[in-house]
Amino acid sequence: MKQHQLKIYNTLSRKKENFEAINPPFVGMYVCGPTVYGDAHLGHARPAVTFDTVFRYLSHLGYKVRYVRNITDVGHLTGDADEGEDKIAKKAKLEQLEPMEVAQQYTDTYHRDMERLNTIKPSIEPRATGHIPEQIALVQAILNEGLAYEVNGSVYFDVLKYNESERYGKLSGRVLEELIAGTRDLDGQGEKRNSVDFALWKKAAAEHLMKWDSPWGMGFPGWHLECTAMSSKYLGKHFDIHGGGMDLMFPHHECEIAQGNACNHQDPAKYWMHNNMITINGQKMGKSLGNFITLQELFTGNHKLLEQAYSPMTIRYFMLTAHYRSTLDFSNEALKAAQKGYKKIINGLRIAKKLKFEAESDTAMDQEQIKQVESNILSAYRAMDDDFNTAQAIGHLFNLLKKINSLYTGQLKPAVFGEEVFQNLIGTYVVFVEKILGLKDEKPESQEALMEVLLQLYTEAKTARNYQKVDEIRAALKDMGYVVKDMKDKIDWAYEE
RNA sequence: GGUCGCGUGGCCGAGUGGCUAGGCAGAGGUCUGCAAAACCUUGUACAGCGGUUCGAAUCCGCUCGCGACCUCCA
Repeated sequence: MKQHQLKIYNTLSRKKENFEAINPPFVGMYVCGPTVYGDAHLGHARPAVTFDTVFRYLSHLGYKVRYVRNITDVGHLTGDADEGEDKIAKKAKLEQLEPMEVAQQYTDTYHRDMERLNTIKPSIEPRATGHIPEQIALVQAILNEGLAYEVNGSVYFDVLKYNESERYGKLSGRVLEELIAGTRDLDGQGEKRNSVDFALWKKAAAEHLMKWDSPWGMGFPGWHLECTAMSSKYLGKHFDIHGGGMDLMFPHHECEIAQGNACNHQDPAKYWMHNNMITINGQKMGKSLGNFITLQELFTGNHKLLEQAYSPMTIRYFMLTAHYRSTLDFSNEALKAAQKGYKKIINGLRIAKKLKFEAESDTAMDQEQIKQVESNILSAYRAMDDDFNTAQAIGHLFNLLKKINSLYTGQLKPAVFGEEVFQNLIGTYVVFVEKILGLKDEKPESQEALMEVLLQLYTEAKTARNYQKVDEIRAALKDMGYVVKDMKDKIDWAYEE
């Protein structure tokens, strides 16, 4: 990590900052996870893939990262504060299930889908319902600071009072006066002293399914509390990175900052990272808009907007070809292009792993080739160092891939690079694809052996000049998505792009 | 309405004061029994109008268009 000056765009300062770990080589990273009341969709995949890549790259640089991502299994309220209904409880009623049954079911499908996207499991994946005592203690602490008040069994955060010493809105750029002016007309704020105050603890109605005992009676934790409780428990009062979707910036993360400052007198995180949204036909994908596509639908192609199925790795690659702070627009055309690009990368991976250096005394080193390779390797790392620019890094990887393919077809001899550069070329490509970008070959291991047998038959038919047979084998393999590659000195296969 | 962001070639998508992004699609070539793959070459670009500058797609201003947040959301 010495030769890398990693830069991270910090939402707090609105600019790229040099990354300096608070307590190197350790890094604490907290990412807002899903509320488990429905199948995971494209929008869940974006932060998962983004921060998986951050996790992977930091680890690659040598940092010891503790990656915490929560599971929200107490539903945030669906409606306005007072009449609000718990999302998970609502789903449970609809499906006639125990709330925890609903949470478990969707936690499982979330895990399944995230695994298919080849995301590494977080170091700790805490659940909100498993941290009720911690959340109650937090409410108590904020009450003790005089920054919250109890009304009728509910506890609210006193934003106006907090704003006397700290600036509420510094993350999202909100100005408190304007927020107050903007919400005045909503009315029905009931127990809250001010419309901008938010719930730390809510009194539960008799029919409410998920509720716990507390010093203020039976109730459930407020919308933003769990993240503060769990991040401070596992990462401390001040940790390195807090991540999540841009839509969580306000009010969720703003409230987390307020809660953290209220009881710990410091900002919870040093760097705030926000991934941008996925759009469909230029519009944000969202549950409330009803235009979301679940990952399962994507993987199976079973959705009216989809012309075909797209594999998990195609989705992952697709997301990595855009910078995480840019919106990424979904379309069949873009995904099909991504599928081809992904397969090209993976074909290159297979090839790279097979290439061996061969010294040749009559082949001179080619300084121009060496320069190109070294420059591309450096650029790929620079791109990652520059706020995790995977899109740009992939561009450089394709340039490296050209060299690898040329080595493979014999158009370039390994000796022109010299052994060191050759190994660096192969090594960098493999490390980037597998370790940093987290892309893998989706076909099973047994495939290699199988293909060897088939290519043996193909070779025999060809030696016998039985071209009818040759064409048959080739056509059959093509139907299964493979192409046979006849070359001067060997026969191999590749995925059809 | 308030706040913020975006507008790049046929499509996607990086870049952001002078140096080829890249992928997909298109064209030409090499290789090949044929084909595919691979490799090489190649075209169309920075919404519009002003300004700053030796030089701007990149900085500033205005106009137009689009989006996000302000309410649960990844």
